[in-house]
Amino acid sequence: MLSLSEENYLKAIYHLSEQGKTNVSTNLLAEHMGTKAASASDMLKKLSQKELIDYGRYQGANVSESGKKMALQIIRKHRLWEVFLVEKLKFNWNEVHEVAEQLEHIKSPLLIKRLDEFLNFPKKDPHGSPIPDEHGEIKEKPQFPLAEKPPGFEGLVVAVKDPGNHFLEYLDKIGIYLGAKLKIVDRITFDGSSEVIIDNKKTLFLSKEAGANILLSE
Amino acid sequence: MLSLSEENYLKAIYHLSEQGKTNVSTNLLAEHMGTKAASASDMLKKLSQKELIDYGRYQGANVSESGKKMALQIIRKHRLWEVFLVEKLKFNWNEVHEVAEQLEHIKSPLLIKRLDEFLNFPKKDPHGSPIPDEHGEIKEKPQFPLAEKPPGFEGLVVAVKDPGNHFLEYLDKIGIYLGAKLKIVDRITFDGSSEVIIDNKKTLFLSKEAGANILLSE
DNA sequence: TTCAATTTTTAAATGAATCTAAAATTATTA
DNA sequence: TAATAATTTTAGATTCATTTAAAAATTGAA
Repeated sequence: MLSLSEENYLKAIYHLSEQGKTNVSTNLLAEHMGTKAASASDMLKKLSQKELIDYGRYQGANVSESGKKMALQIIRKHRLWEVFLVEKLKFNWNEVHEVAEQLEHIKSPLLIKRLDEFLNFPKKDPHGSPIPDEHGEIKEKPQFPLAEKPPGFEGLVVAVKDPGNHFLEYLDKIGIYLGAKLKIVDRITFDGSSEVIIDNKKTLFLSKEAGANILLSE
Repeated sequence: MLSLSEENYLKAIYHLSEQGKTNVSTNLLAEHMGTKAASASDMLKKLSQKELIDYGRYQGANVSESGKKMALQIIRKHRLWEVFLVEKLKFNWNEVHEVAEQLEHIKSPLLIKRLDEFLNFPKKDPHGSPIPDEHGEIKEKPQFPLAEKPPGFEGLVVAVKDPGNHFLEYLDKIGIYLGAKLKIVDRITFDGSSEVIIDNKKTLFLSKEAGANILLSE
């Protein structure tokens, strides 16, 4: 059984790996966790001993098969709770993260099984991220950052890459939501920003950064 | 902000006080918590420093006003989660305790406010115990242990005093549930057991111990 | 390709929460 | 009421997650 800290570090390593990073570094991990390199280094040793990560001194870490499975179970719980908070308790999609960070550590397989049933087996969390099944499997359609698609491309807003940093409040404010139909009208060479139309109605200009953080699928 | 341990010890002191015990002793507390007297003694000092209990060396502890308020908030959360588990997630009333022990420590006032709304402001948990309101107020009708009422008394089963030790499974097995109508037919002098009739139908014999653990109201 | 900068690890401390063992206090009973 | 028993506290260790500071390893740049 993993401790709270072990679960959080393991999840962080998994998320950082998913973001392309291979061999997650001690410093990056520490930064992500809001701790110091020494703490991260200790934890890497511990997780390595439990064979949840592949790690060698000075070489960075990658989740092992069993570590990945464990991380995905925590993520599954996190995302199911987020669905619960939004759909049943009327939380806004930008209010759920911290509470779900706590709820994801509750230990009870029956609870998660029943919660999943109660929510009618959702496949996506409120930010559009896929919910792994009880075996850690994720199935989803290919998704592309808006910024990588050319003018003329039309698709649905299916997720945001990183929901942090008040990005969701910003989307709320400008009227972008999950499931919105979005057409790319133009790409501004000057700054990489995009002109888009939402639901065939409203024209918006999105910065390069915003475009990189909004995921579309056809 | 209290730590997990502090919350659990405080709750235990409150519960023991409620059970008549005044000046909760170090040993009793340790036993209740599954720890050793030395640990309980340390914690008493800490809670006393935070003025959540009144405590003097060798004199036992009682919750202070602010400690009581805090304990009741934890109990409120525990019981609301129990209602959720039974009413929404179809848990049996004997399966909820351990999960609620974890859920009660989630820190989010908004979560509890919304959960309370979602459950339609329940007044009792699945074992019939009253749910304190957001100010820590408890309102309920007087309740009596079955064993203290004489033959002839009729009332409703409204709660169990201590849901531990497989008592709930036992009640399920013999057909006693919350809200059942119960009439005391006879008291057996020999062993203090009671002959009762449930819902004007089924006759049962309950041990002295069972009778002390079942609470009735008129 | 060597040496300086950066990153990572190790070592030594700290604060919780726990334990065992011993000392102090209170309670009991002969 | 004085000795013994029981309870409670203190003292000293242990484990976990963290820190700071110093040492070791890696990287990269002149």
